[in-house]
Amino acid sequence: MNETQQWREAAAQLRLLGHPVRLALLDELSKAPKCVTDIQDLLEVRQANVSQHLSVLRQAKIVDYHEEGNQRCYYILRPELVRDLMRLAGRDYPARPKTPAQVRRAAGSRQSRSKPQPTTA
Amino acid sequence: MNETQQWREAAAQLRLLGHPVRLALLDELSKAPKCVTDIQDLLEVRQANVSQHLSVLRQAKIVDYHEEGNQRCYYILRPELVRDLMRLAGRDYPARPKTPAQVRRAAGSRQSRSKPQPTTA
DNA sequence: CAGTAACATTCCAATATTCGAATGCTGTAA
DNA sequence: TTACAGCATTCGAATATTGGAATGTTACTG
Repeated sequence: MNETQQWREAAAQLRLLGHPVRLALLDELSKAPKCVTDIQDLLEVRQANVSQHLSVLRQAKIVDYHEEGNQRCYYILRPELVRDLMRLAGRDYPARPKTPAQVRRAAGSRQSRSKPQPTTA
Repeated sequence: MNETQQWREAAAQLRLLGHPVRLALLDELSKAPKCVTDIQDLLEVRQANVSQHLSVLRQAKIVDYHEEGNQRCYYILRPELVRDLMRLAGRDYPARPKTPAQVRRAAGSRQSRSKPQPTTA
């Protein structure tokens, strides 16, 4: 599998996770497993929509559930992933501006046009 | 600022980052600052498109650049963010299936319908 | 000055995502 | 069986994202 494909998949994962309701959902499930109507009440989202989001997360193997009589008890299937995700989302990463000189030094002797690579090469 | 807004912003960030070209771009810039045509050659993406993606990343304060005569030398403005992002993207998080009993225990005494919250409440 | 390399931006059509509405299914209670 | 709670799924319209094509700007070179 080439790099491009790796990036594709990683990007798809990130897009999956990049939805406010999905994040809130994962946050709630991180605290404890819950069924759909629990979530429906906690976040203010319609039942069908909660189901839709859970379905997406389940297909992505991020959550799973067990049937508990009438209801389905959803839980986080990959806790470490969600933990790291939440850290990333929660943390405030500072900007580290570089001076032109610093950028120049870090660039090494790259920079320059050589062969006009015909896209397919 | 309420939780909802926090999730909104975090989600927007994740969606920003959830694009294969943008990830590849950040990966390349992680190694060393580069100008647009360098990137255009490394990844096989048209110049205008590279510029478009860089523009998005710049507005999100994830990269910045310095003008170097003719060209613009882009660099990562928030290295820690990109580092953590790459780890998240690269790492393989294992599934941790739970048994029904485990889920039940973890659920505490949640589960149950009480007030049919009229969406707007 | 003209020519060109490096880069940005605007416009737009194709594609993808999102969510409400409607409907279906399965347990459970009466 | 009927009724209802809990949940999923399908459809469709609104919205957002994407990337090519065209074009503009700003060095630099001669």
